[in-house]
Amino acid sequence: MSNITKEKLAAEDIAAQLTNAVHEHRLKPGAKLREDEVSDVFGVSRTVVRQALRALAFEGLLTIERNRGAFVSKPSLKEAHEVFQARALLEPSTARAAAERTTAADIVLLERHIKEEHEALDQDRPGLALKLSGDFHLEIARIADQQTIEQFLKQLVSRSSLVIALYWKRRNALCESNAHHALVDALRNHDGSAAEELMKGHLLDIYSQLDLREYDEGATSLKEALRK
Amino acid sequence: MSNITKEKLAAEDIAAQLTNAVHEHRLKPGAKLREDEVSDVFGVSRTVVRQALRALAFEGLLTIERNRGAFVSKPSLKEAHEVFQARALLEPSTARAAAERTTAADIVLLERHIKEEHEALDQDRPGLALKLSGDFHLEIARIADQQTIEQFLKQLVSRSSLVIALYWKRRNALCESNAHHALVDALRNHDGSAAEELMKGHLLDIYSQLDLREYDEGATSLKEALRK
DNA sequence: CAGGCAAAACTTGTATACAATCTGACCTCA
DNA sequence: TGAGGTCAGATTGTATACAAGTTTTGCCTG
Repeated sequence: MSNITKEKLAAEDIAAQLTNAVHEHRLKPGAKLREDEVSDVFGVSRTVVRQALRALAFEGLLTIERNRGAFVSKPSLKEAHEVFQARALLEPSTARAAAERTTAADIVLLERHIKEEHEALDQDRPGLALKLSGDFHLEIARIADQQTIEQFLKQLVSRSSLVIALYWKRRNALCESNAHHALVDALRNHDGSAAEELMKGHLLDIYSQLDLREYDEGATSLKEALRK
Repeated sequence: MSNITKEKLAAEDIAAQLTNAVHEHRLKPGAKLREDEVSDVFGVSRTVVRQALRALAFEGLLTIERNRGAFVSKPSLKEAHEVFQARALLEPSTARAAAERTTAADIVLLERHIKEEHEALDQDRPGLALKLSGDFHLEIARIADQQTIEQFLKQLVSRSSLVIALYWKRRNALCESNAHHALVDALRNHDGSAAEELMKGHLLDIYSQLDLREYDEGATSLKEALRK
């Protein structure tokens, strides 16, 4: 979170840097963010910091407790389920829509994105790889030209990052199957059905690598949501 | 937006009152909300007002232009489509999930809700009726016990209200079919499939009463999204 | 009279001072 | 010893003063 430049940072910039830190798991769930500590680091007044913190709280990344401060959120098991259920509703259709609109330029961008993910893994920076992986999903919503859904997905990806920090089964053996590669292939071929199915499978794959067993309410399961 | 009490209002309360005003179309798309005007009305400092305005901007109800101020949002045709596409993805599944969990108390509550809607129409208060109609949809997400989706839906219902203010075909002939009644019946019978189908139909019904014809991009249509 | 420039009036953005609340250490007393 | 209470320090919440930017007004010029 280096900040050498004297340029005056806006709330937006601060929010972005904090978001990166959380996505890369440099800031862990439960961590407290004191206002004047943050304002010292970024060289702005608390007014601006508070704007940033409140924006991130709205996205679900932080939780603000009145008179107590801002903390990196710790999603409950229920929230973890809800996040992936919501993603299961939004992302497959979005991938299908994206397939119809994908351009050559998009493919180049996505492939560069995947390359960066692999590089991050090679350099043993799993936090960065995870963040890039999340961005990949947002990129698909962008290609689908669905800004409303993209905005929701941004929040869901953020929360997913927290869920993974808390509930990932085996911290070492990091995922990154070739799921993203397969998705890019489907998009290149404008094969909406394939993209939709691959996205369903990919989400289910991530979901199944989470340790959410304790949670056993009769609630609708994700598998059920993705079955059809 | 009367405010006689001297009780000190929180940003949250102010946001709620402004939200009501917009939902009931007392504040129309494009209207400007000056900070010290609002702070005078509610008797708090601009600091608190700014919190409320920023929160509403995050929900999409207001649009804040830097150094210019906060305005009630005017969703474009594209945004209008996106809002209903997102609702089409989220609400039918949610209605299905709700059907499995609906209790007798929920039914009582929903029926009272519908009664209030009709009363509002009888009293010639279409704005209030519209607001209540939106709340009905949120109530279903609450019954489904899906807080994440409920939160998204809250934003979508808000934006729908703006879309209706801008694009409703015939201002007079107000809707309110018996769609909500039929939904309550399905919920009472724990008939998830019926609830899902009714919700699809209901959304399509609202959508078809909007005048969104100018918008004719090759984008995925809502009808297509609901077809299957 | 139209166009454009300039200054004044107004509105929002940021910093800071002060108030309210929470936290934790220390002390007292059963 | 430990339960409870009180006070000091630290942290967040709110109001306000000032800075920066935008809009309006009105004057001047062609």
